[in-house]
Amino acid sequence: MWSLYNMAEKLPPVRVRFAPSPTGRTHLGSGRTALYNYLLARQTGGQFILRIEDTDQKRYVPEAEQELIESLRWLGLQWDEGPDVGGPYGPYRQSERKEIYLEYAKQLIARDKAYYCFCTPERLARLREQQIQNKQPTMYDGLCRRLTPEDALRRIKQGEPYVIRFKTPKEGLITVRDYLRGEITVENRTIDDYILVKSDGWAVYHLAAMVDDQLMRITHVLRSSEWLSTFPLHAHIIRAFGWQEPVFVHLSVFLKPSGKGKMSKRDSAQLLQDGYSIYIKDLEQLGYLPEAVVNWIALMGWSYDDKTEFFTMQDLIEKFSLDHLNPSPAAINFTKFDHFNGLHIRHLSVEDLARRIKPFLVRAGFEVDDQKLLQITPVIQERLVTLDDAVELAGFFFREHLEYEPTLLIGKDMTAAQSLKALQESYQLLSGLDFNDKEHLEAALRSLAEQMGIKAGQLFGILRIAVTGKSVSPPLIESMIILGKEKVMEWLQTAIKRLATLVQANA
RNA sequence: GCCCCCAUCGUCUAGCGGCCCAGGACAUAGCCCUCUCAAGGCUAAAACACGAGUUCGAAUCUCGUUGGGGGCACCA
Repeated sequence: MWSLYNMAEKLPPVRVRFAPSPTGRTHLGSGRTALYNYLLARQTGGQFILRIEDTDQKRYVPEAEQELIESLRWLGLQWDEGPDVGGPYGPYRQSERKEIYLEYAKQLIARDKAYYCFCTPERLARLREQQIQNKQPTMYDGLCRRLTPEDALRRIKQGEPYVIRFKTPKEGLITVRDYLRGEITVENRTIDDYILVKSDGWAVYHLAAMVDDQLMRITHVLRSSEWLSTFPLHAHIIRAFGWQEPVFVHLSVFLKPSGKGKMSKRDSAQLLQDGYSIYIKDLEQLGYLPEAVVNWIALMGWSYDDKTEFFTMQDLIEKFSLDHLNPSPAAINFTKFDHFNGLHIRHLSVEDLARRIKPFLVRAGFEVDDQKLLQITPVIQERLVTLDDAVELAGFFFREHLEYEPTLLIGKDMTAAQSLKALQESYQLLSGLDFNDKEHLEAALRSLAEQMGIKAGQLFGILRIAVTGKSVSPPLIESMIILGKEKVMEWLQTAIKRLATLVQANA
């Protein structure tokens, strides 16, 4: 792999594409493939193309394309050419290119590189069954390969259904080059006579993608490594046309967190229970930042050096390189995702973060005042892992009443009566203080604790429950200032009543 | 079953023949800071799958074994 090294230090402008099929939801693996393509295009000043591979009408899911576009845009990827933005090499939806593929398939037949096949699905099923029984590889047996062109044409005229198959050489070897793995050589006899055009007249991936990549002047193909096994076939098809092959880069697959296999539907459901999802569209709702998603997936299969891990999209555009791609499969690590999300949340400006938190607060039913939110945001910023944590962490700022277990008002290593006294003394003290001076407020409360012979932590703990309703909260003094004197005094009063009731009941 | 790919701490990874009794990050544990929780700082534990070669020297090159992953459709 020596010779491959340092090759891409400065690449000329590339034309790359992301070519998904709208058959399901857009997940992290697709997101990463799209991202790497995008990065390479931006870095080299080339073009990033979105192409919809919808040649299979049976599996077509109408909502899938919309979700795909929304997911990619949310991540911050823009394409230069695509079904929605047009471009000089369109159309960019394969369902609008049916005739093109047919034309190229016929060209292959004319060159004796493909042939018509009239075998019925039933015969093929029987054949496969037999081969499995005999422990042979399941491949087409080449029956129609031996048909003369005249015979084939006659049968077509008679209205017999047919497919077009690739005439794979049956002897010799083929060597293909994957950018990450180097040369891969396989025996031609292990490559099937794959169907290029189905009986309904639609091309399958193997033909359509190769034709489009050629016609759209694609220079680099970054695709999932599940294509590795049909890669030699693809090279055969390209060479049969006499075209030049683009650079192929097969990206490693994502494994489930355990590292045991790909994500299944069941795994995805379980994941959602834990507040995670492999579907990009879900991540926004779950409180994740697109910046964090991009940073995280970029680093699954690619690395910059032995220490740098924080990357913005701009950083990635500058630093991404094909040479540091890792060919081995990677287990998805959501814990690290949380880490990146926190990192990017802390990296945001207060205004930006406030703007992103707001929808979560509103959805929780709070009436959110922007000025107040701007005050709250800094005290919760470094405590957020996901944006929706704001509801739990800052909810008390927006509530009219606090609900909590009155016994929580009893300070650590203190009696209920002592705690009640602390609350009452605090009320007295605070009622005479100005809530604008943080230092003074804190100093006053600390000296109160000292006078009462308790630790500041004990007093703060009691007050924390009284004014936030929780034992875990943003810093107490700041919280009180944001709440405002009026509300703090009211809630202290409430707390005193609640604790007094408790003390009386125990007496 | 057949074909292909991959193999460094639990996980993501650095490593491109001597810089490595293997570096970083997440997670874990401890300590510091501290009004709680975080954030931050410090420390600890934690890996070259195994076996043969090649070489003065191998995590790095070769072969084999084992393990893992992907594919074997008129899906993409």
